[in-house]
Formats: sequence, C-alpha cells, structure tokens
Amino acid sequence: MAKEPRATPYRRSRQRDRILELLRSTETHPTANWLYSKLRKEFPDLSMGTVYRNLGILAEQGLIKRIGFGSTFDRFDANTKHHYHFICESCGAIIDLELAIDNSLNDRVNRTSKHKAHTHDIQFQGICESCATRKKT
Amino acid sequence: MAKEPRATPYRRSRQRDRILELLRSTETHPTANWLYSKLRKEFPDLSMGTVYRNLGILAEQGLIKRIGFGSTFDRFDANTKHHYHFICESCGAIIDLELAIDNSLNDRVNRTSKHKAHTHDIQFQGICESCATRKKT
DNA sequence: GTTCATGCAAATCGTTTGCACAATG
DNA sequence: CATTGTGCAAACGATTTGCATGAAC
Repeated sequence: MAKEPRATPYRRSRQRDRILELLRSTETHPTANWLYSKLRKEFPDLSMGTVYRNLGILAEQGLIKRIGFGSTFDRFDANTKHHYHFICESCGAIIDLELAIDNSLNDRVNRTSKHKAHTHDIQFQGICESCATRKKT
Repeated sequence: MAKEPRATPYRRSRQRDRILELLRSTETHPTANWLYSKLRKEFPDLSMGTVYRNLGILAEQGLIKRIGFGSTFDRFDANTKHHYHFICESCGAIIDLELAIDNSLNDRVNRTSKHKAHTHDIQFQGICESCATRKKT
C-alpha cells in the first residue's frame, strides 16, 4: 500500500515532457486515451503502453495525481443512506463513518460557483483504528 | 448520463435476494468477486455474469450503491494542490472547485472515531454551470 | 405460455508487461 | 556504452454480453 520512491534515476523523454505539458494545459481531467489521441498527432506511432508508463512515473514523482477511488475494482454498498467513507492507507479497508452529513458544504459550492450541487461524497484517508493499534509496520 | 427506470418489471430471483441480503449483512464494501465466492456455497454453479447483472439491477433500483468515482477509467490531474471536485450529472464533466479546503473535517473524524485521518477528498454532484445554462434536456 | 433470469463461454475494455530496438546521459 | 524509454503485441483482470435453457408470473 505504501509507495517506494525508486532506486535508479529517471531519464527524460520527449513523450513524457509532452504528456505533462498537455495535462497542465487543460482544466479537464483527461483519461489516458484522451492524451493518447492528442499526442498521436505529434508522435504518430505513440503507444498506449508509453502513455500509461509515463503517467505512472509522473504520478510517482508527485507531478500529477491519479483520481479515482483507490481501488481497481468496483465495490458495492447496501447502506444507501448518505454517509462518508474512511479509506485506510495501510490495509485498504473502506469504512463507513458515523460523522454527521454537512449540508452546508453544498451551499458553499452553490454560493461560490455557478454550479448547482445536490449532494457530495467525502473519503477520508489515513490509518484506520485497527492498523493504528497494531502500530507501524 | 441519466438513468432510465426501465420498461418491463423485474422478476424476483433467489440469487438476487441473497446478493442483497449478503450485502446488507456486512460492514465491508464487497467486490463482485467476494459476493461470488460467498454465494458459490449456496449456488454451486453461480456465475459472475449473474452477480454483475444483479448488482446492476439492485443499483438501478437504488437498493445498493456502487462506490467509485463515477468513471470506469482512470483520470489524471496535473493540479497537485489539494482541491475538491464537482462532477456534473448531466454531462459527466469533472471540474476543479475553488472552495477552500476545510481541515476541520479531518479533526472531526479524529475526534469522533479512532481512525487517524490525514486528508480527504470531496466530490460534489449536481448540474454544472454550462449544463444549467442550456437548461434541462 | 410468455418473458425474464440464469449459467456458460466468448467478447470487450482499460491497463499492464515482455521483448527487441532506439534514445538518453 | 550502460541503461532507460519506446513501440509493438500479447497478456491480464474486471466487467459485459449472446445464447440456449430453466424459473417466475
């Protein structure tokens, strides 16, 4: 669950430079495929493998973030009332929180932007109770 | 992006009933595969197809929720400073919000539970500015 | 009896990986 | 020149789907 920096140094590559530039130039949150098709014009035989490898490296370097829920596969929840989640960085568990829903958050969005927020989800990240108890690894 | 209820009525099935029961009986947020292996004992020739189909139906009925970021594929963000996201229910756009980070949220988790939260993410859902402007579809 | 749900297997889709060659430092 | 990054294609893992049969209404 933790991330090791890496032993050997990274070499530069035109492809990686451009992926980062392109990602910085947009407000959207592109998918690998979007980047691929944009860059295809400059690098006619760019491959998806290269895009993914570089995205991984950039993320490892902290230059970009991969957004998602942390998990590769779908998870399902029968608790349909609105609640927040805690995701343990150590064991990966997803835990329901008792925390009261803060409806003022939607209001803040609606006051400070032109978007109309109906609801929201929060995921907290950290160390869950049982991992904290059995100390650091 | 919207979800149509469905024309024809659903029929009951023992498999679907048990999937829902099982999901309700646990605090964890199971994956399809976890449900599959549990139910395999009762339905020796259960198939993954059935599990997925039923999870889809239950979610459509609002009896369960699929947790994730709304998107099937990874998205990448070059904006590495902490910020919240707005996801448009109409067009699917993911938009960065200017909203100030509320660090008291972590404190609330740390006070009300035994988990140690370092950080959190929020995704608001609703209708984005440009979809709101060009009215309902 | 008609239609929907199932089980099976093949298909699909996003992502990862092994390999031979090209580019980097 | 030692090693990393690339392109290609095959591999992978999660999820979806087409089809013939069985269950629900």
